Amino acid sequence: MIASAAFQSILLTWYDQFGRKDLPWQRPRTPYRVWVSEIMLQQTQVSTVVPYFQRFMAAFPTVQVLAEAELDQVLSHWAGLGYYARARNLHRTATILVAEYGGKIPADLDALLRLPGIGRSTAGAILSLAFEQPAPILDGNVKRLWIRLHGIEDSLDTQAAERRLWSLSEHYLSQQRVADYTQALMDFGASVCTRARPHCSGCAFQSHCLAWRTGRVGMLPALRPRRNKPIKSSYWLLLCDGNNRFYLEQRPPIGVWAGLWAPPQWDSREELEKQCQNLGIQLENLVWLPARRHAFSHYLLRYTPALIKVFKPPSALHDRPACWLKPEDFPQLAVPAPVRRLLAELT
DNA sequence: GAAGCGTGGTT
DNA sequence: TAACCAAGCTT
Repeated sequence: MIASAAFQSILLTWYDQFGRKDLPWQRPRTPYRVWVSEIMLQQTQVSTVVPYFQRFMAAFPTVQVLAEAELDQVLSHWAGLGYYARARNLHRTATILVAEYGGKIPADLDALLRLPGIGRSTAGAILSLAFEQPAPILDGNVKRLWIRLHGIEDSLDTQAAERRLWSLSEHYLSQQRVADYTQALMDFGASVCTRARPHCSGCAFQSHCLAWRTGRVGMLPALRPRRNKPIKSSYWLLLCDGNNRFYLEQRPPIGVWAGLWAPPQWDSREELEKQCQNLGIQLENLVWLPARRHAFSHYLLRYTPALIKVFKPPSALHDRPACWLKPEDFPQLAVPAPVRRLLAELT
């Protein structure tokens, strides 16, 4: 297998020529910007993150501003990005940083790992990118690279594979040009050792790559075991008033879209219609729209909207905060992507 | 330790 | 189109 020093040297040479050096969080590359970008980039592609990062930095330019902001405001800037626990953890961590670390991000592995939302890989990225401290990362890009380079057949899900991959990240870790090395690893995985159609011809590691030498590049990484997603149904009541405003409730603090704003929802048509009758809404004015689908990471949602125009706002449908909002005002509020799309289409 | 947690791009 | 998965972490 390729020696660690040779690997680093080849990778850094590749990075100097082809690596990304002007992503928004790289200019300027401050610890705060690195931290926020790393959280946003968890399970999320670079092109998706860029505009969110720009808006987030404009709204919350420092740890202090973020710590003093309302959670609702932070969530509204996260709306559409998904995995909203990340935004809640970001806000919580900002308050911890101000209270316990003088508003600075600590350059210490154990301290970082104690902060909400920062795991081993994110801590490694922050240490290396922001502080030039040698620390391993293991994201999707790096896993794929190690798996191909070493011809690892194990399913990614197993703990044994996870341990082996981390040990490879430690084995190849560079002590020089630490930030460039970490960035290079991710860039290489994202642009050369890609999941589909990797660019093996011209790859500097081709002669060292076990997957290439054994003709298994297309088979690695191995497919994850298939898991059938359950299908859930829900029925959404779209109350629209004379001013084209929609009735939105804040969702409970636990579960999908926790703390975000969405129309009242029930598990069955009957429950929705019963609630409408209780509120004195004329069912004959209710228009059922075609069902739509939305894929969550762990289940498939089939949702059916029911639209009705009302002139007098009903009393609260659930025991939750609620408001009336025009779709053009959605940016002020944390509205999940499918809700935003649906209501925008109706106006 | 396994399940929960979003969304958009890609094939 | 349906499935896969991306700069993972928390409970």
